[in-house]
Amino acid sequence: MSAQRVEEAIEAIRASGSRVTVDRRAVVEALDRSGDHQTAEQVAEAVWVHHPDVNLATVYRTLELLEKLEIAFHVHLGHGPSRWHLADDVHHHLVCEGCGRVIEIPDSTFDPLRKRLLDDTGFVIDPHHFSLSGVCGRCAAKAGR
Amino acid sequence: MSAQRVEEAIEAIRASGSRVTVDRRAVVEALDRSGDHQTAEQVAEAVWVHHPDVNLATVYRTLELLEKLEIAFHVHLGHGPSRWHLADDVHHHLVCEGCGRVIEIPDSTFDPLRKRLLDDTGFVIDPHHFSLSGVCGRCAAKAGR
DNA sequence: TTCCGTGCAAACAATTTGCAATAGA
DNA sequence: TCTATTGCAAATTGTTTGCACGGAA
Repeated sequence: MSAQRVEEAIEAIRASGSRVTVDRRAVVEALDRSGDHQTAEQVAEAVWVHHPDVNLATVYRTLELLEKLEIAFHVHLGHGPSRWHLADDVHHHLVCEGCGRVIEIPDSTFDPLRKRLLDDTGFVIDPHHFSLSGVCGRCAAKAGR
Repeated sequence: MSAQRVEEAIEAIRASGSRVTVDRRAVVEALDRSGDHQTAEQVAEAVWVHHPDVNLATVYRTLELLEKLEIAFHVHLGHGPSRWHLADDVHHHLVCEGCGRVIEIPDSTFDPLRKRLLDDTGFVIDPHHFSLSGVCGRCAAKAGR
């Protein structure tokens, strides 16, 4: 979708002193194309659409590099494998333990909690890495009856 | 520490129609003894102190049973394996991505966020299953310099 | 006696790693 | 050229499962 953020990522790789390879570009493009919440396996599948010869281990290694460069991050949504996204898709996740639905919420929702925890404990939360679990309205209603 | 909560757990197993076995009692006692944040492997080690013949698979199966009966739960703290605790040790976790330190916070800290999310989205959060990650005061100070 | 629970070993899923071949800068 | 990157296959880690035996109810 955004050629620009792909180019920015590529530039960041180059700037870090790492090499810009066909495989790395393919992973960045796949992340850009396939949107949020993708597992490493799904990222690989998106890569394989255009570059069928990229090895799965290379996808893992590239994701690791991108995370070190703060270009991409992973989140834990419920059980199962990590989910990956580019850095500018910043939002948070509520995962329903009933139906598995994922609700996205804006970062600002965490501001009061963030302030409270900072004041109480000095801890600066970064809620990207983990999701919150619970029960969505629909499943709560179902359970309530 | 608490013989009482062990007995309550045993009673709940019996009440559910499951059998009360030596192995299951050993797992409950190990959880009770070894406190919070233990991996399945660590629970097994605690079991083996008094019952060296209990199989690791049995520990996993028992933890699964205890979770179904809401006697014990697992949380995801940072990367790595799940951590287990008995149900009445209810509190939440801040995991420092710098030093790995775990800070425990009371459930009530989440009340405003809980209300906000319930009002906005109908979602009832249960922050037990996942921790919050971030950077502790000490590491933040270190990074700030 | 009747199943449920267990040990054992193998299967599994997600991820990481060692090493030789290859390809960016 | 020279070293970082890759493919491949095997190792690792955490967890689950199938099956035959043994023990709780």
